[in-house]
Amino acid sequence: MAQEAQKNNKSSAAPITDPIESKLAKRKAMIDAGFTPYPHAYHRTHMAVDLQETYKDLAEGTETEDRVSVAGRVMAVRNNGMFIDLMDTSARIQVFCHKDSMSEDQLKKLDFLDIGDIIDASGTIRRTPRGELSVRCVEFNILTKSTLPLPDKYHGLTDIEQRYRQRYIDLIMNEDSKKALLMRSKILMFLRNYLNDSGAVEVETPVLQPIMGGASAKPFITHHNSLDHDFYLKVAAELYLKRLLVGGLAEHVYEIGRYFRNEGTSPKHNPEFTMAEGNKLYANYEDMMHLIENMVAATVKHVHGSYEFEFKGKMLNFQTPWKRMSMIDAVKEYTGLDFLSVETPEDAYKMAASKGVKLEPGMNWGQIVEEVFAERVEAKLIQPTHITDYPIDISPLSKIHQENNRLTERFESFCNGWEIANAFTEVNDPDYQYDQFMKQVDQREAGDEEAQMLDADYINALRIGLPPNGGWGLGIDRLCILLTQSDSIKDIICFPTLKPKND
RNA sequence: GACCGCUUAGCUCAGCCGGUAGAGCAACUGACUUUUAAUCAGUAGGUCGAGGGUUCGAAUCCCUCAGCGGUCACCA
Repeated sequence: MAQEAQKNNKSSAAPITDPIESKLAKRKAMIDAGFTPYPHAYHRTHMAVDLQETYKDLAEGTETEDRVSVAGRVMAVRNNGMFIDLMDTSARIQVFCHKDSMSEDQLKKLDFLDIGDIIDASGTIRRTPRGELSVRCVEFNILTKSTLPLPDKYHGLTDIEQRYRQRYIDLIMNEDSKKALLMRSKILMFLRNYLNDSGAVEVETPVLQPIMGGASAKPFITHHNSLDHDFYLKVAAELYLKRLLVGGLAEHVYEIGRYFRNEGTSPKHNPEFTMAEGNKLYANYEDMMHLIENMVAATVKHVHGSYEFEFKGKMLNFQTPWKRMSMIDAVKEYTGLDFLSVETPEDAYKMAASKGVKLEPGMNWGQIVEEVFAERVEAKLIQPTHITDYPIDISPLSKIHQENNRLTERFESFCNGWEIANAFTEVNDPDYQYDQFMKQVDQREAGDEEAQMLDADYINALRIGLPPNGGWGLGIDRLCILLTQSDSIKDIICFPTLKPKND
């Protein structure tokens, strides 16, 4: 009957050879034979990985009476449907459809089957003489009819654009994509557990912020209609986290969230990205160095079973304590220039120019030091390293350094030449903070789109009294790139930002 | 944003000095109750990213546009 339906369907024209037409015809034939291509009922008693584990010692050619049901996607069909490779979320298992084990009706249903369909299959466990663990199928059902073809079963999907645009196909075809994204989940869970176990409290701060604050960055701007006001998508959570410390919500608050910066993309930049940020009472940047390195090292150990692993041919060792170097010393070491020996921007400019570092006009001393650091040092910091004591000019939220009033108690952690963390002893003097904001406002008015804005309510919160505290931020995406051996941030974001195609 | 590169069948890829489109997988028909990238025989499938130009003739050369990738700039 089903075959008649199929014949009728194509009797009017030439044989259907288009893959999509063929699948649609099979779906129709199914319906005509009284089946639904998307039934409600299904059974599944076992995951493939559990069966592979349970029966790993089952000898070749052994039949059992053990009855199981599996379910998943058909990835390959061999020998007229006698051998079906089924893939569930855990693993693959072969389904053996032998005519001696199946009824006529069941065998006929094989005609409706395509690669890509979701099926369940019930039967007994055996290991074939060739060594493949299989379910000797008694009954199977198509649970979801697939009506678009899958990529080449051997080569998978290699077109990088299509892998990102159609991640669902990428995940079906490419085990590595799946592994990387699952690893990301594992990393996030570990970090949350680590922080929660240490007594930190996870909070959520607004994504829609009336004032851009907490970081120097170009924001996305959106509009709320009924409030008739523009909002900035969060570039940082910091100022809100510290408000919570003013309120005494907890000793240590943190957020793992999505941040938005309207800047260029690259293998390590996506317009929306994930950071962990936290603020801890009565901690300073020294404590933050311990927190960052212990947390990251524990994550590395959790994932790789060791503090050391190879990334793109380089061994990275996260064993604590990490190397520390002040920014001034780091610049001195790699360029021979001592920027503490010059006071004015003009002299700093001349010093940087003497080594051929390209600078924008109008930069202040701190910006020049940072530029020299970024251009000459950063890429060389392969092993995890804390670069400490950032210039005051580029650190408006960091408390002034106790030994040098041109510097602050701030550090950033680098690995593989990338910044992965940023932390400091937080400013809690409202007047000092106000002055720092106003310097940012001046820079903003001079055309620096990334300079920060005055957040008057935040100053108000500081006047109520912010206890001494340390703040930290950790770039989750970069950590994931490193831990998954990925080439690009897009590989560890399920749906990376792409320009829509207009065709 | 700038420069360089890529774009050919549903997927993976060939296609030389410009001469009119090829293979494997997937699909279809058939053979084999055998396999594991199953095999064998056959069939069908393409506005060569889009638009324009040069030419007797363009997938191929030139221009514009689009998407993606890489590098740089900005940044985490």
